[in-house]
Amino acid sequence: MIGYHMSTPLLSRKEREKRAHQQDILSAARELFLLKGYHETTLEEIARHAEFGKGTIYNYFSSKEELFHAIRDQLIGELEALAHTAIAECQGDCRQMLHSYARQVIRHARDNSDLISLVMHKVHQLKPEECSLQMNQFAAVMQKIWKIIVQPLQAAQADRNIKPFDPMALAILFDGMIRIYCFNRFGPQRAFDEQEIDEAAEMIVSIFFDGINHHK
Amino acid sequence: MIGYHMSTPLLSRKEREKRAHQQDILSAARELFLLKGYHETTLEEIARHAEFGKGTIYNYFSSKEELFHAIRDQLIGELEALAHTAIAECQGDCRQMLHSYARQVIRHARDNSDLISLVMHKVHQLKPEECSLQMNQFAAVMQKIWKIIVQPLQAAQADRNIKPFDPMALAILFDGMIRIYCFNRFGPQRAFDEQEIDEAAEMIVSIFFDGINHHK
Amino acid sequence: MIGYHMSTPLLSRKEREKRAHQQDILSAARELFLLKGYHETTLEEIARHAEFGKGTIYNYFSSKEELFHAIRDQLIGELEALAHTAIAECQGDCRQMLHSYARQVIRHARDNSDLISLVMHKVHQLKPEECSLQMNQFAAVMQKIWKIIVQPLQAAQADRNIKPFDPMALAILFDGMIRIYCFNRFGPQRAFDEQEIDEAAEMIVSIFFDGINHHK
Amino acid sequence: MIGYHMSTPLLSRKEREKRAHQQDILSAARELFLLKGYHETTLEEIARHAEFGKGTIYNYFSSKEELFHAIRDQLIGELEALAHTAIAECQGDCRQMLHSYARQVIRHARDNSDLISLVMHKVHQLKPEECSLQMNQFAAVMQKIWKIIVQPLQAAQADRNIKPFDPMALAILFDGMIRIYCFNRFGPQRAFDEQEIDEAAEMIVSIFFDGINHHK
DNA sequence: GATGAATGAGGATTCATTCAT
DNA sequence: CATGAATGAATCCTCATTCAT
Repeated sequence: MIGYHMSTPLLSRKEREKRAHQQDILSAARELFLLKGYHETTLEEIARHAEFGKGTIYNYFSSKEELFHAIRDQLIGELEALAHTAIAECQGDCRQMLHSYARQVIRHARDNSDLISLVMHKVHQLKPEECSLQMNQFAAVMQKIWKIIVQPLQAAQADRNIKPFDPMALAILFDGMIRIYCFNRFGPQRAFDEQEIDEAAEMIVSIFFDGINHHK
Repeated sequence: MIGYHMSTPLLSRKEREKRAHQQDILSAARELFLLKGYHETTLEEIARHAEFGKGTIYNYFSSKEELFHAIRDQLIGELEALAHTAIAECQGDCRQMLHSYARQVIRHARDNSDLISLVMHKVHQLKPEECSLQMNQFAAVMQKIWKIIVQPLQAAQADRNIKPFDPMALAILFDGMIRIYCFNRFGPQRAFDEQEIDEAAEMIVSIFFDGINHHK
Repeated sequence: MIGYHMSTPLLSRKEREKRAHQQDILSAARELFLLKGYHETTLEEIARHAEFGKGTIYNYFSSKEELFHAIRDQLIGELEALAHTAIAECQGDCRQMLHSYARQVIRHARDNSDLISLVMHKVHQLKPEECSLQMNQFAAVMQKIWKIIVQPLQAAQADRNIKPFDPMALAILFDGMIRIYCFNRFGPQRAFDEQEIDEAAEMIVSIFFDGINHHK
Repeated sequence: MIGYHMSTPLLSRKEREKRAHQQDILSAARELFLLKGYHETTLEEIARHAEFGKGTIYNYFSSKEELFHAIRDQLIGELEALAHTAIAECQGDCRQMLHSYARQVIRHARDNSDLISLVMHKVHQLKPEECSLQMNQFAAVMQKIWKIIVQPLQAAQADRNIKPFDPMALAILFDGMIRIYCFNRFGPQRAFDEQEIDEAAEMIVSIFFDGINHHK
């Protein structure tokens, strides 16, 4: 009965299957949303791609919009976790932490068309009355992430190691450099290897900390 | 009578009115597209907002998509012109040119929700088979702009005033800092004044050139 | 002032111009209706083809439908006149008259895509409530023509020269042979010369009077 | 258990229902198209008449045009089958075969407004660039039918029983007599019984073979 | 739970007709 | 009279959602 114990489910088989199916649907939808955008992706396509019937989707998500939200939240969760890992697990100083963060973000962007694409598509979930909130919603999403990378920056400022710019602004700028760079430099289709990732991260960190000027 | 001739309309009244109406439609659509996105904006709304009948739109643009393209091209034209002006009319060195550029971009972003919104919407013009091209298309649009700001950077590198990073990468990073900052820091609804613009531009330029490290 | 008398108008110049313009519009519309059908032809196209503005059409015809009716009536008038001429001006017997008629109809069909096309398009002028009348309307149109060619047939029957079938049925059958033959045999694009016309007419008449059987 | 197997449905219940619904839609559309014409019939009406929702139509036919084509093809198939049956199953000579054919065509015309109506509507499926092909398309459709009735005529000519006119021309003329006669004589609304059908067929055949002349 | 046929609200587009110039 | 820009009713078609099996 070892096998039994090894697979002892915290959840019943039924429950595990349900989770697995839900994840299949999420993955299929995520792929299509990131590839084609929210409106261009039909539930028909998602269902086919997830190898389920159209109606089955509705056993797991009450609407296309909720499915979108679930994907968005999943993606945000990944980004948060990624930021947390990069910062928390790095033993070095602020610069090393941000270097670690940059690498992780670039790698994630390569595999997921990244947040910028999400942003692009997100905007289309909005009902008219929500329009004025769209950017605030997005900002709220990003705040969580920036709050993580703002910590080493604040610590470094406390130690007078870096200049006293608004640390949140610095977080945004550093994050923005990475994301826009990924989006434009690499492109979504082009695969790029670990070395390229490291070089890009190194360049961004170098500029962010030292600038492009020569200093004696 | 030179003055008379100079003010002689090159276009007939009819022609001028036609242009004016076309611009009215463009402006109405631009406003709504930037506010609500492509799909959330109906032609009905555009027509109402432009104070025309639905059918009239089609006397000026053969489809909703073409209308979108016209807006995109107009916006791109503005961005190019803006970059050109900022760089060409600035008498100073590379740093001053980029400062000038940053200010212009931020100001334009304030008034237009800027390029990031454009990007968001642009993605929706794509037919499925074009999906794989979307980023390349976007990159092509941005190339034009980056090629303008890459010039002072190359000149400065030639003079050995700045470090020998790939100048196109530098252009992307600098531009990205500005755009992401605008998009997230100010938000689309919040108005911000000239002083704030200048401070933001100054900060970005300062970081880009000198980094956030203290240098003796 | 001979010139004056020679051109003495029954109608004023204004009136003559009006008629001329009306005829230009009729001809343009007729060409397009016969070529493309009623619904496929837009007023825009008619106007362009007639080299008038769209609004001008409405100075001559109160609606697209009325324009269609005018064309139909004109065409019917031609067909009636043609039948009348062929029968009345022919000095011969019934067979010669019908031969003459066949030749005229074929020639007219060659130049006008003929009545069958008219029929095709006519059907589309109908409002729903008129639907049940459509064929009767068509029949009414044709009655006039058949009444002309029925005369020599009746005369021949009175003289016991031909068999006593219902003369109206004979008229329909003879007319139908000609029209369907033109429509299918020659096709609308193919030009065919006088000799072909005569051969076809001869064959039809021969069959109609003598049948395809050999008779001793 | 042969009987059992023989009645085993080749298609599942689902599949059979789907076919039935498709046929329901075809029938509803056919009725309306023949009654009112292609353009005058809206999809809304077809759906209502077929007792389905508007969208359901599109689960069976990808467009209104495709639905029209399906009806046209169905009708053509019937006409071909009808010709084939009339000729092949008739044991008699050429004259008897054509008599049989005439009866079948008249009966079918009574129930379907027949081919002439089809022709009327067919013309409207055409895109402008196809216009010049319209008659050729129609001719192509009819060729198939004429090729069937041309056979007994050729056989009779080989036996020197009938005159050596171009047999295809004869087929067209005979067919044309029937169709135009039906269209004009009976009208689409008027029901006519078997006796009338037989009399009409007899008259047409009589004229076609013997002509209207008296022969000693 | 899984399915996919049925649904109909919603939106882009066309085009006959009007009317100010 | 001639014009063609403006109009909006009418129509095809899409697709998220429901529900009977």
